Amino acid sequence: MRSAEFDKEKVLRAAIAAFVNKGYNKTSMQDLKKATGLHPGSIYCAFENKEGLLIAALEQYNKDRSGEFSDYFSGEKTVLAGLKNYLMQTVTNCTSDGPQRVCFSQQALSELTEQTSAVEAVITKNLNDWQQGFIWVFEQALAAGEIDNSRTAKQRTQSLVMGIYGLRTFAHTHPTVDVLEELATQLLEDVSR
Amino acid sequence: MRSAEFDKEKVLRAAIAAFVNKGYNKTSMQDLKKATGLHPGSIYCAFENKEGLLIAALEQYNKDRSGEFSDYFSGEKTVLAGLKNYLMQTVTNCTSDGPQRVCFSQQALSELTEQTSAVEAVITKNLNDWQQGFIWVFEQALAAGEIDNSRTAKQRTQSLVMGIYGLRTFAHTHPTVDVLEELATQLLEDVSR
DNA sequence: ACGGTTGTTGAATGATCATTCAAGTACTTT
DNA sequence: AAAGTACTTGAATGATCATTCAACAACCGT
Repeated sequence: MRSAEFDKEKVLRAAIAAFVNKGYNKTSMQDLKKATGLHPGSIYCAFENKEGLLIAALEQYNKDRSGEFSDYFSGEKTVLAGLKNYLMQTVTNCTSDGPQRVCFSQQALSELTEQTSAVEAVITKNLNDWQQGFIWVFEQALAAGEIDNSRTAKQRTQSLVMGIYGLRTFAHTHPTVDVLEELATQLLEDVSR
Repeated sequence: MRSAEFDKEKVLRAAIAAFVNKGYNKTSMQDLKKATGLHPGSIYCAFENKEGLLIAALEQYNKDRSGEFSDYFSGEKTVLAGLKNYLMQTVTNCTSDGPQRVCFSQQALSELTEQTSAVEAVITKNLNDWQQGFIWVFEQALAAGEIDNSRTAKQRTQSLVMGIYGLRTFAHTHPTVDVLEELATQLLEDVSR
């Protein structure tokens, strides 16, 4: 046996950045080589092929985002304040220059409509995990009396998720931060009414 | 001079269908040849190159959608009823199998983030024209007393457009028609409240 | 320190891509 | 009907793509 060849997490995060910048289809192995520092042979040895790298990258992305999720809500007096945190951070991300301006899972969902079932499965898992987090959030808010039960936690979650998809797509048209913040605020109001 | 070589509108609609099916980047000239019935040389003669075809297709798409727009509102008692028409047709389109399941302009917006300024300009024009239609709709609704002036027509339009982006993205996760209809109904309520 | 094993390297491969163009075809004009 | 003009054809081109693999280098147990 030989020791650890490279930091897999770092490589995957670099791959995510590359994929997000150009989209999966436009990202060549040469782009990935430059981004990850790995030579083609190593990539194929570690991930089988380009699609395998995509799947591993999507899984890493899900792990990273899931780890952050509860941070937005801890230390807040109310659940809705945490949700506001989350949305404002989303606006900040959307208007930034870095790779975080795009949600990798959503980009993959939009771009890879007609892809292998393996890819579709990971995307679906990512988005389901994300939704599940919001369902939990709304259940907490309901228990705390911050919202009423005129709509179920799942219904509110679906509206919120749809709204965030829309917010991120809207951001592609280069609106001002003010407009995005207003839209995010309105969204928060609508899903918590 | 020789007579009309081919029906440009038909060719462009075929190209739109091809682009929408696989996305711009994954659509090869061979795909476009099959879809349009035109040989490579003819395509290059008529549209300069693949990007030129994309731009012409986006312009045709805008023309077609703009022509339909007022149909949703004519023959309706209220403006909001027309808007409901529009949203329900959107849900139907999203869940269909044909090329109309995807909005070509939105797909281009998502996929072609880092494209030529010429492409970006057409996409921006398409989406602005579309927004302008909704601004007019909300102004009519305001004049008719169907909505109040707690939010401007432009603010409502931005929320609506964001919502439709989200609805179409959400549709990629293959939800049931019922879920989409519920989301559309909620959206209508939120933007007209 | 040495042999064996495993990871790394990067040039080579064949497929596919957008694009071109010379030859062919059909229509219009005279 | 003949000649000219404009459009169509599809094989050829060079670039770029994902993928492979044989040579190489580094680490392990001994």
